[in-house]
Amino acid sequence: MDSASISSTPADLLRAAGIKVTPGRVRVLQALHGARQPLCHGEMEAQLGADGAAALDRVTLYRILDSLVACGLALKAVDTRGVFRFSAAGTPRQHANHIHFRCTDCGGVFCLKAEPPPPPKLPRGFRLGEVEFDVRGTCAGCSARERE
Amino acid sequence: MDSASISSTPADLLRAAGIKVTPGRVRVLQALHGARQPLCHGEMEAQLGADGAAALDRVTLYRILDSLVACGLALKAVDTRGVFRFSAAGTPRQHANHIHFRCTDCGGVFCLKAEPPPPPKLPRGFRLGEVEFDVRGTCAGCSARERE
DNA sequence: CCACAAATGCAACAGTGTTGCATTTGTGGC
DNA sequence: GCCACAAATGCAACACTGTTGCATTTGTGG
Repeated sequence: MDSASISSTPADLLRAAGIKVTPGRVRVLQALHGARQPLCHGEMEAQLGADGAAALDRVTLYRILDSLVACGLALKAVDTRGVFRFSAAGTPRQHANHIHFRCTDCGGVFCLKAEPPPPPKLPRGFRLGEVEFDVRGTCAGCSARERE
Repeated sequence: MDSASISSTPADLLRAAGIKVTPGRVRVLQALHGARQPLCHGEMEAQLGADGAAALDRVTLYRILDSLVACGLALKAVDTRGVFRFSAAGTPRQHANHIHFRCTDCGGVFCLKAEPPPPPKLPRGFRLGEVEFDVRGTCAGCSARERE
């Protein structure tokens, strides 16, 4: 084993997934792993622009995210405002089965510590993918701001 | 009681909600009540164009839907492709607390007959809005089509 | 029937996401 | 280390969904 045995740097993950290791992909993957909640394009562009290096092209960012989703390294979801949000999939099961709180005000997603209920029975022909117990409301920050 | 006691025609609902009764709103409300699942703008335009009368302006449709949501006669949600879908809210509680199945393939929404679990405890400051138990996967139609 | 506010239609715009194509860059083979 | 090729990138332009401004029409209460 070499020094990469500190298990899965972004570059390792990309190599393991069988796609080229490029600076853009490494940066995006780092950003996703560093984020505590799914990021949309805007947030990601801002974050990548702020880290010193030259900002990625908007289209390139879309394509990088698509390639990460295609090879299973990222997950794509939609927030309450209809905007795509991406999260790292490198830590399997972390988001697979648990409860999310979606703020209808700011669109943010928060993870709640609680066991999700078992999935219900489905009609014939329906195939189960993921189960998400979605709780909507106003998050602490927006609640406070509203109260002003 | 008068002849309107056949309970809530679209016009009655609009009057009761305190907004003007216009042909467009009546048609949209009828379409919403007739739909078996939430409709997006495209579907609604198609449906309204097909019913003989002149098609509504795209912007007018948006505004009508917004006004219906504002006065509580319709509900707005986002599908898996990030598109807004609207449903009639005239039958309260019908959608308030039950389980939805979202097809990740065609974006359709199906209602399952099952009791949703009780909402979990929220962190301090968070205010509960709605609870939705969201099950994702592939619907019967798309499953069959994939199997070809 | 009148007047006024609300609703509509049209045009133009904004944000998010996509496509085409020429150029650059990572990777495997020599 | 160098080359060639496919893959990735950057740029420009486009498509779709949703929004805003403003002049005109229409529903509603008097």
